Amino acid sequence: MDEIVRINSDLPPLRRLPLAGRAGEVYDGILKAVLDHRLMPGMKLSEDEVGAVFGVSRTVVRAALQALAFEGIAEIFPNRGAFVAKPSTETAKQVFEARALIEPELAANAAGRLSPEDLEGLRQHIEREHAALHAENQGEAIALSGAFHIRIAELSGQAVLTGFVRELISQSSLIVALYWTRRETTCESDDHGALMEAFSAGDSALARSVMRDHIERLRDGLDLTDRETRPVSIAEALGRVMA
Amino acid sequence: MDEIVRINSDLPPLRRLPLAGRAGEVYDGILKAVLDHRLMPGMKLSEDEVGAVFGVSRTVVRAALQALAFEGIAEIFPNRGAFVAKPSTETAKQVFEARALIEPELAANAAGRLSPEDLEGLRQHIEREHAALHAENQGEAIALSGAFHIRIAELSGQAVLTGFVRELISQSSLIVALYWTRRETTCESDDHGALMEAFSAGDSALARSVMRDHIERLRDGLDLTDRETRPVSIAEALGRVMA
DNA sequence: AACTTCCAGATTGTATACGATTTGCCGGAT
DNA sequence: ATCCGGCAAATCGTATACAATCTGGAAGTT
Repeated sequence: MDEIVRINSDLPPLRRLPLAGRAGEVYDGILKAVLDHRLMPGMKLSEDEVGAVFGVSRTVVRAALQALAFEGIAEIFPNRGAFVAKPSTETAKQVFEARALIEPELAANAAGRLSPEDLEGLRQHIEREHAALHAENQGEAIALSGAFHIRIAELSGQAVLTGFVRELISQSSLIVALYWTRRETTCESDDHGALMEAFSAGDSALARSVMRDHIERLRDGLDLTDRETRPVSIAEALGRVMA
Repeated sequence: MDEIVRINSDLPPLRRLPLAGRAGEVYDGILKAVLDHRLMPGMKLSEDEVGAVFGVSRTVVRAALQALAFEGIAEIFPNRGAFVAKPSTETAKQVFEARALIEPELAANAAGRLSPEDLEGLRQHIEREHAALHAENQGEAIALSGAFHIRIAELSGQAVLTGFVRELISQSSLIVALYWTRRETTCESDDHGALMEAFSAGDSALARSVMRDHIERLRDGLDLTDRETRPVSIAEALGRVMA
């Protein structure tokens, strides 16, 4: 309770839009808990309970939950309540397909327009990633890795696509929580470092291909076999039972 | 007042997530008004006023406005209120860049997996587009055109990217309201028909390139010169005055 | 006359109360 | 024992009331 959850303020925000008043704090708190894997996929987010935790009324909680739902972090079922999203393996595949389509393009665009300060900032960011890895701080490492991708998107100057990347990164954290296999724990293989080289050289084509390979490697670290595909609709569920 | 605004129920939904209770109606009503160009960019969406129109309380209106904000249809300024979004020329460019990146890929994916029923549905859709064009029903034509793009995205089977396309299509309607030049009113040049041919042939590569050209043509029908770039931040505005 | 201060109106932010819907249990009927 | 109906608890949906904040103008000062 007295452990203050600190979010490094120099990291790019995961939230796309400003939320009125305290709703932003609730949003950040829940998101942080999800990314830290303290709130696991499928857990119920009762409005009363959340409100009690943050000391706000259900009105505020509902705004925060709606915002989380829009970014795919929570799922809201009318008259049933909100739950931490539990992306299916199919959704997981699609999230990484989307990333593989969008992020290489943004990396290529960024490569041509980075200032020396931008490059230095990215270098320092990678330093912190390495520090977190050596400290075996898994949660921090994942958060920093996501932030790196968002930073690159921001530096591409394409705000619209950057918004999509934010959403995809958040969902990726949920997906990692569900499907990550530690098999190749050193899988990081310094892909981010390789990206830095492309950026330093201002080589757009190289940045694009390095990013594409990187995202494929990330996806290959997941176990996306169809074992637990939940039915997405009542009709589908009934159809399966009847058949 | 007694003019019932009918939304063709067989069109794919523009909304990505279910909204609880009456909030969905408010959302649809406002969105429809925006797409019909009855609510123009920049207009204020007062909570009391909207609530009075739809006969609901501000609680419901706020949920709808927040949802609209998340899809870029409205902008909410804390303690100031909500307004119909007014995308800058820069945002407009980025929206079409995003569409040029995502939609050709989805069209290519769709091309390989369309059933005869899917093809027939698309054909009928194009019929309706032609009918709307001949009836000089500009609003309907634009709505149908957007729905066509969403339908293709849906048929690609990539739900995640389809969500992004929905958002981009809605924003495109705002952009058209702001920047469309009727210069080449027959610009439609049956691009959608050309897409149908690619789909019928199951030619993914062709579908991709036709879609890319189509979106470029759409963008070229806009006047995105920087004439009225509003300052996006107070700092920027002050900087301009001081300089 | 121009500027500043302050107050009234309007509008948003939040809490709370009440109604509607769902869920799960319990008891009775078959 | 199983199944069905119904009641009670919990939870969400909505309205309303009140607090906080912003806006615009009027009054007062220089």
